[in-house]
Amino acid sequence: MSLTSREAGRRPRIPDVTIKRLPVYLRALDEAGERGVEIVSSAELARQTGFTSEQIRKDLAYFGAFGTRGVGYDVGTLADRIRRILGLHRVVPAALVGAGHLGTALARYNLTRPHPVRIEAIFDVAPDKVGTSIEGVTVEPVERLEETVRAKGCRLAILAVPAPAAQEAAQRLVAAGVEAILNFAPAQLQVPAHVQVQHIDLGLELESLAYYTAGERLSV
Amino acid sequence: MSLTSREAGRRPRIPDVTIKRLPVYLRALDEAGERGVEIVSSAELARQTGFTSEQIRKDLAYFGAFGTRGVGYDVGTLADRIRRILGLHRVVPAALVGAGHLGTALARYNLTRPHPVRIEAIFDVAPDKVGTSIEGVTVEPVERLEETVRAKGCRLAILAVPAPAAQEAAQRLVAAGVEAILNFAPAQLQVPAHVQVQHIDLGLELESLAYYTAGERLSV
DNA sequence: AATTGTGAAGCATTTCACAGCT
DNA sequence: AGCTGTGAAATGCTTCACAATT
Repeated sequence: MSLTSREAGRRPRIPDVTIKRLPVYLRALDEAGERGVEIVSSAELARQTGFTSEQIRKDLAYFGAFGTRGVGYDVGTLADRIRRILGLHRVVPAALVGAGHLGTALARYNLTRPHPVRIEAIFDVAPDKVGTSIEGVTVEPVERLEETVRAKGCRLAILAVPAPAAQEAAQRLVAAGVEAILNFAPAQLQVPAHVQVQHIDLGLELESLAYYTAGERLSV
Repeated sequence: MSLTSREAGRRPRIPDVTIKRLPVYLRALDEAGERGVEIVSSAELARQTGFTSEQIRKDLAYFGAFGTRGVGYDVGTLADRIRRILGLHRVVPAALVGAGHLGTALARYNLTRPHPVRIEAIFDVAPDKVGTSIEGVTVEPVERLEETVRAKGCRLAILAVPAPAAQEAAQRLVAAGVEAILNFAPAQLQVPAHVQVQHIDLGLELESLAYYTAGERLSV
């Protein structure tokens, strides 16, 4: 599971692990900015994020030289750069498929902390869900998926449907132009190579964590 | 983010990535078993899980030689072995802190597919939540956390509280004997080295996925 | 004096390739 | 004849260490 790095290389081929750390740096920078800090060193960012300062400098170096030697990084400038790299300088419309407990929680979570990724379309099969509104977004029947996803320009989607429904939903999302999927369904998705899938499977997470609680473990 | 591999080495030091793949193998084996399959090859498991057959054989080899050359793996035996390695051959009691939307979704999810990891204690600060019941488990006030976690022997916990409450909750869980935490709060937890933390941050996931939707991305 | 940016070294994980069993 | 188990090679990522720069 986890990010499947595609062969189809982006520019200089940036590791997926680097991409996953950028939002952490961004959050740290925003927090520093809110505290009125204007310049940070990689050492300071390291303290805030838990990564090493070398790693932070290496990650940033993939995209250019943003700092000033002997000084550090300008908080606002670096935050802007990272935001642009991630495409978060503008609103990112996202679609949510599945308005069950988890889907609803995700939609609400999204609202809680202001976020450039906005859930602007929600779909469900259940007739009693369709037409209701979650945080201001009306739940539509899945029949309208392609049309609405295309119309709203969603290229990112969250999949929170039961496992048996996951593959079909993924296919339809991809057909409608989605390029990245956050999948909560306990199912392996078959998608074209250009589509990035991040799989979060609560069952798998709990099962692997159980290993670390098993204590004195003698030879199997 | 992600699993922090501890220096404090377990036996021959097994990579965290391997531990994270074991539940995937287990699920594939269980599915094969339900289909009546009795013997599988690593190539067959590879097809089902999306990993390579070499990787599967290497992962399993960390724990012993479970297969038969020229034949493959006995589905039932291998599943049992993996279950034991992960500690899933018995019920694993888990505690859930935070009975908000997400926490409730997690508790319900847990019930949906029968699972050795069982949420047996739920805590919340909100007085209107305390005393209610989620899937048969009564929500208790956080004041009772240490006592109940200890009494039920929970060594695994799920944290679904707001960020500002996360660190204190983690500390109390650890003090009560918890050794592994699945953390959904957007906060970095400070825990002793022997405690394994898996951090799932929906905001960070969406932000990193946004990168892959940004399309033609010229030099930053 | 401090801190970035970066080649080179060091590790960790994956893939290769094949000897060893059944 | 087929498939596992595993050293060795390859790859990918992190850490080191220091020259470059302010």
